[in-house]
Amino acid sequence: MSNIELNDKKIQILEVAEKLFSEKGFEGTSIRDISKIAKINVAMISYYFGSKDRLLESLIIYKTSDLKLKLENLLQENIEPLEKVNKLIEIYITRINCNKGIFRVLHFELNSKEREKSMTAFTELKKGNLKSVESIISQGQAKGVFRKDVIIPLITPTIIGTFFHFHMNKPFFVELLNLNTEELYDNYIKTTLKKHIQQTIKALLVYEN
Amino acid sequence: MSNIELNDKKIQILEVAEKLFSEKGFEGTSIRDISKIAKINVAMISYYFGSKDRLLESLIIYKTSDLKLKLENLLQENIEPLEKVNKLIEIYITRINCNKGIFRVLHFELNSKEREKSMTAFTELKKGNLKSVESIISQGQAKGVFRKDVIIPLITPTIIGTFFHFHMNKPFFVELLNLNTEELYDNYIKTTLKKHIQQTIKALLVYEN
Amino acid sequence: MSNIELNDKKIQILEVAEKLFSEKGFEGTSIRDISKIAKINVAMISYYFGSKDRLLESLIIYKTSDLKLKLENLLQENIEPLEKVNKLIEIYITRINCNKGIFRVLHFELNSKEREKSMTAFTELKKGNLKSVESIISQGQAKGVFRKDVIIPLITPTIIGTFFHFHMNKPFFVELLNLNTEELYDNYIKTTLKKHIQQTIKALLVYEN
Amino acid sequence: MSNIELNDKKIQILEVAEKLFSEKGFEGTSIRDISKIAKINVAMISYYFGSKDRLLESLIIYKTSDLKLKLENLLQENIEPLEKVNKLIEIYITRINCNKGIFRVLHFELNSKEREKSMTAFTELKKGNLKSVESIISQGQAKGVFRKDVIIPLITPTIIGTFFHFHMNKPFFVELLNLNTEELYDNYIKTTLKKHIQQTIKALLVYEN
DNA sequence: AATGAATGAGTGTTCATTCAT
DNA sequence: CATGAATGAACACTCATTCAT
Repeated sequence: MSNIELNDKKIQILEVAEKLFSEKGFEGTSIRDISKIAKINVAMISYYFGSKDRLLESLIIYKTSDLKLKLENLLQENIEPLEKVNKLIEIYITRINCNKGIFRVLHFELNSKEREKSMTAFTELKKGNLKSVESIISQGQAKGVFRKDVIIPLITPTIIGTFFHFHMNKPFFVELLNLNTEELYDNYIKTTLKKHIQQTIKALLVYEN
Repeated sequence: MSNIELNDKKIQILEVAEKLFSEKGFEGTSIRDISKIAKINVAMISYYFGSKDRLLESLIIYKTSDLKLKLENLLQENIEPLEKVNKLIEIYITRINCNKGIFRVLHFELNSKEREKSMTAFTELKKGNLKSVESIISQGQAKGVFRKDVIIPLITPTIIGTFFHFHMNKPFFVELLNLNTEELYDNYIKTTLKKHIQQTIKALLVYEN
Repeated sequence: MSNIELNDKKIQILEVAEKLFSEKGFEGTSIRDISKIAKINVAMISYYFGSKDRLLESLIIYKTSDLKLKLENLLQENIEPLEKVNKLIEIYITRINCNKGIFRVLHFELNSKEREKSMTAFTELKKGNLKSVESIISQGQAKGVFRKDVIIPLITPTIIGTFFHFHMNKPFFVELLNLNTEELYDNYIKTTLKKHIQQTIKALLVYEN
Repeated sequence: MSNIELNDKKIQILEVAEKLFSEKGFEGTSIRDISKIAKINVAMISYYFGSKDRLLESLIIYKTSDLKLKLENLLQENIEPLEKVNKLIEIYITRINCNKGIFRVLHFELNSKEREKSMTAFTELKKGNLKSVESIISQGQAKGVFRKDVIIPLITPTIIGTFFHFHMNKPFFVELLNLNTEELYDNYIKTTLKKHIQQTIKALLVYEN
């Protein structure tokens, strides 16, 4: 919240940082790389964000702040539980797909480091997400449309994990499925991959052995 | 393949490298860190493997060579398709869980770099895996026990992705599920998480809307 | 002399600068440190003084301008030569003890730099001091109470040097002599250290082999 | 003691470091300055000494290690107390005069910083010195040739302080006393200044009011 | 008159790698 | 065959200063 004052240059830096972090990792990206592409002075980054670490923190906060909002709105909607789950998946896919870069950094770099602050922000986000999922599934279970023996905290790993594993192996799937342009790739995510995840979660929630 | 002559010291270096890479990332690990823990000279690594980059390549080839074998054996077994799928998942879980370190590195570092050689080795591995999955599911579809509209190349992302997303967020789930010891964590993977994935894939493959 | 127009903010900066320079040295103090403590803008210092170097010059001129005074009065007093020497020592001790900070800076930073201007001011001060000492000792020699073979220009080094060496090794003597509070330390200087110096100079001036 | 293995290059670095530290202070000297003059790589300094701070530590240990020895030898000599004091002063003068550079750094930079280790090494040196002085003076007091009311811990400040104050004001005294060449200056220290200090301390120790 | 934004030069340090032995 | 010594390049970061307003 402290970094809410984001002027154009700060945003420009954050965008470049996201791109490079996602391409080359956090450690693999130097602030010189960032400053060169963002066409700003090296010192600007320390000046604006304090340090490279705090740049990452700001990036996380900047990029994750509205996901929370969308989920909260979803919870209020008056629709069938299954449809809610599908919409949840759609939000995840869309949102994360737009921020592939930062989410990649989040998952890979964050867990192995002692980045207290950004860690906390990210943990809170995850807790919020889990609560949303729990709430939606409980509704469905109460209505008798969802089975009761699903392990709720593992739903999100399946949704996001599927997406991520696909994305992390982008070159592999691009070749396998002939997704030669960025558009084709994005389309595949928004249609086929989304459908697959929705189908999977629906089956898991509804199917009775 | 050129690095197939692995003496004790090379193996020792590889083991240490895996540990450190998985803990601190590739960029976050210096060859001095490795040499210190492996109790060998700094120059040894460049001497043995040529460069830090080629050390990673060797590590990947060294660690992925036997997964292929296990899958091929599974295909030959004469058991029900569903059981085969469950066994496949078990192999994945077990195998990857044992090699959490290297798989983490694989997913992280590999895609963002231009590592032709190790990339190729890894791609071949993935192609093999996909073929195994295709083969097993086709059998089940032929027998009429699996539905026909599943998107087979996305099965593996769901299996491995679920596992990985769980593992990448280890600290979060450790806190959430009180998996305070390494044993509890590993047990949770081998029982509950495995069950969840098997349940998910089964539902996906069997359930008809 | 050009910086004689000292408004409140300039004085505030100079006071903070003296404190920090004496504590952490000139190089060890950043203008950001100064500006933070003095609660003024970083640019103010360059704006007011031109540069960090010129800030030091201004500081020296500001602090040494009133240092002269008291010795001239002492010379006029109609008291015994030995008492005059004791009073001289007392003035030195008191005066320098009050200005420990700037004196430390003066001795340390000044000689290694090419600060023509502030150097000159300081040299003039030292010449004046020497003249006073010469005058007092000559009186004593004329009266036959002081021996004639003392090297007068080395009297001041003994007086001030003893004090300074003690002060420069403050932590050592604080521990050795249990001068744990600032009051104890200051008291020791005003009583025991002063007595020691007076005793020393008296012996030097009076004792005949 | 840990840095006892000093090869030629290490010594070369230490010599250059001493020169520069004494000329421009510790903070005012960059390791690039040192490396340039010593004609070694910048990285060598970190490589050999670990850090700039530890370079200073090594320098201190390197330069002070034999002073201790000389003092210990002095204590064993079977000569008159007064002669011992004079020899002590001579050792100080000679020794410190040879290492003006490092001693300047020691007194100026060391006390204001948190250099635990070098601080400790230096404190031990000072304690040793004090013990030597105490021992010598006690002998003289026991023999009845030294008065008993001198404040022993303040003897060293007078000896070294006089020398230092003279040296710190070198330009002033060079002009005042026409010590235009380095030889004249050094000669003055070794003869007149030394004599002055010996005379002063003798008077202090022997003279009875 | 005063300042926040911005900068280039410089800081100490670490890096993977090379080389002489 | 193996290694300690050495290196140049790069690292994140801080510095005093300047500039537009």
